[in-house]
Amino acid sequence: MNLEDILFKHVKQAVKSNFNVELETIEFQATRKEFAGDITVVIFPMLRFVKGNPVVIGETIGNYLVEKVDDVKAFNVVKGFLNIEINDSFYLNFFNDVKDDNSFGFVTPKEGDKAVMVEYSSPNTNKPLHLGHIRNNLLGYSVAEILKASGKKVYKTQIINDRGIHICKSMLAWKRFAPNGSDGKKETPETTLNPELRKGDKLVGNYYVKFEEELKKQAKPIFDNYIEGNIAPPVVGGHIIKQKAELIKDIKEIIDDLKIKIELREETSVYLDEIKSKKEKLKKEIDIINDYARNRTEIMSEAYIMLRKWEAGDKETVELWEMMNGWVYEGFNETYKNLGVDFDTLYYESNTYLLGKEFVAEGLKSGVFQKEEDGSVWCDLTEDGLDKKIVQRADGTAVYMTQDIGTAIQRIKDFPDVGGMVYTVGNEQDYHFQVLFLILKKLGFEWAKSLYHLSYGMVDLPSGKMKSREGTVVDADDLIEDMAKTAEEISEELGKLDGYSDEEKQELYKTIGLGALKYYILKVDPKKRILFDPKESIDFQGNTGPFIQYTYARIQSILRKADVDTNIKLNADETSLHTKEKELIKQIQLFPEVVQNAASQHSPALIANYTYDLVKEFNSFYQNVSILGADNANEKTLRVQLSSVVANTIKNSFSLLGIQVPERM
RNA sequence: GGUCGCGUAGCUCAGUUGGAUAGAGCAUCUGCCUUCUAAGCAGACGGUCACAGGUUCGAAUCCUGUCGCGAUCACCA
Repeated sequence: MNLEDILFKHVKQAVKSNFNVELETIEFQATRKEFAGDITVVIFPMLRFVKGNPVVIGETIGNYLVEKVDDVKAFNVVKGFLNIEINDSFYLNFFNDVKDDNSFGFVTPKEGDKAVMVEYSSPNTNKPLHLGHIRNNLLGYSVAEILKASGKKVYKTQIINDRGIHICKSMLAWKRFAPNGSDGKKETPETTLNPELRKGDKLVGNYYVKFEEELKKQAKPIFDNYIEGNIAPPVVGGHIIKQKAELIKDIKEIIDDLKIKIELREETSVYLDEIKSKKEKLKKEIDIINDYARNRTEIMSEAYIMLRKWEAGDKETVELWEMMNGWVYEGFNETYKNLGVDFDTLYYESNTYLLGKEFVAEGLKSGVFQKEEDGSVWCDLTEDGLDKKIVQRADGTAVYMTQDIGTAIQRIKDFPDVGGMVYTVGNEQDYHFQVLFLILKKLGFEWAKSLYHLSYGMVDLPSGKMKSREGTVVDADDLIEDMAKTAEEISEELGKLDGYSDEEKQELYKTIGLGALKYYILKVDPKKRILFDPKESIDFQGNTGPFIQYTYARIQSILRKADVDTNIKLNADETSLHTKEKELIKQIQLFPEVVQNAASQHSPALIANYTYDLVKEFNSFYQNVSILGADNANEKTLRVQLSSVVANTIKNSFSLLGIQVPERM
């Protein structure tokens, strides 16, 4: 029974017998460091039921507790706060109970409980993984591990976006531009003469870039022709787009106006906003023209022809598609392995994109969906405060939403014990998932109420969004490697690894580098966006992964040297605790609750922050009291045991973040 | 423009269901390696919790409005 539960009963009784009031809730909080005490009862909320001076009420309850509760040693009242001091024996008893439990804080799933399916990664197969995918993978993996630790059965999965126009672009570019490899045939990851393309996803991504380059080249004259007025303007989105002459006139007007304002020394800030909005409109117009031009190119039409061939099952196209996707999977698997993430089951879009149509038909019958005159099917969500959403095209083909409806249902069919799902997808798709979940509810699926969109903020660079077209993406493999390299530099400088083989060292550098990267990303609340500056490398000091790993390694060093029997259970009534020792036990005590909170909030950040607090507490202990040089055998035993439990808790909580801990560093 | 999210120290972030004087790290400055690993510890400096109202005994936290940043509003995914 935890402390709050014990005190709850007694505080309640104290209030009842002294004031004749039945309290429903009592507010507890950890006592602030500057006051004496371990746990605090906040008196203010009681004042609604118990009339009187909060200090007097606090003292009355305090006296009652000291008299009736063994674990309560003393109390003091400050304003409306009743600070309670707890006997050391309470903490020692707790410690003795859990010190040998290697999975303290973790809950094993009960037989028959519903499982959770966690989806993450879900990349397109036309280019390598980048920093954005890293955040996605780390979050998804970690949340899956946290859910497991909280007592849920978990399936990790992803839906691989292996079909569509994007992969056709890579395929077409490879067919057209691939040079011959070492065997005289078109290059493959095995035969390529370019060492950077030996990883399959890199090679396929390379042709995606090649496609975009060619597309740009072909689109330019079309764009120019149009904007110069040589070709009749298209009507896009119901309005005729302005041509160059008009655009120039617009820009001139803006500039002239601004000049006048400056000459008149008028306040220009309001005016700047106006310019900004005009500029945005202009940019939009140009984008539309650009899209128009891109879709008129020969190479783009060719890509669409290829897509139609694929959909028709054309043998040659499908074979090429299978081959190139195969290269990508090999590359991805390498990255996943390096990153330390895994999956229990995989879904491929090429298998699922047609699913869902039968449920559209069913939804039509039950009135959840409506058919328009042109044959397209919609879901009207205006009553729920949302828009109308298309679920099937006029030509009867599936859209993204159709597919997601089908995939969700398919997953429950494949894994009947699944009672809920977590989708790890960026916050740009918030609306999509809001709609998807609502539709599934309307279709009447019981599990639809247990769907969760693990929405996370984008990883931005100082220059803004990562854009593959502009070459500003931070490649996942490169980043992982760079982190290990930084770890190596720092380790070499510190030179503490005598006796380690080169292999062991490399392994360690990887552990530390990845630890830094993973912690850096996971300690931030998922829904916040992350600004990543590639020029400023990730820290290895302070609130970082390596700092925590370092603490773990230091403890291991102590445990190697300590010659104490850790199985001994110290007599709780005959042992007194140093403040630092007590604080450490309190911190350990929190762990199970933190795991549960992290699970219910789907937040690895809570685990990261907890671990940091624990480690800070330990380091303070480590630096202020001597562990191996303790005054007597009992003290030494306790301190070594404490260190061991802290190390184990670090290891366990870091495992929830997918971070490994080193024996030395 | 509608909807959603975010706004806390120079920078990066914590801040549990509203509770005491808003906390860490980085950066800057002071001390501490003859003792268990200094990737550390102890301390200093640094705040109009975007702004304005409201609810409350009590608001960074809840409500309303304003401003700023981002996302989204496709028969794309």
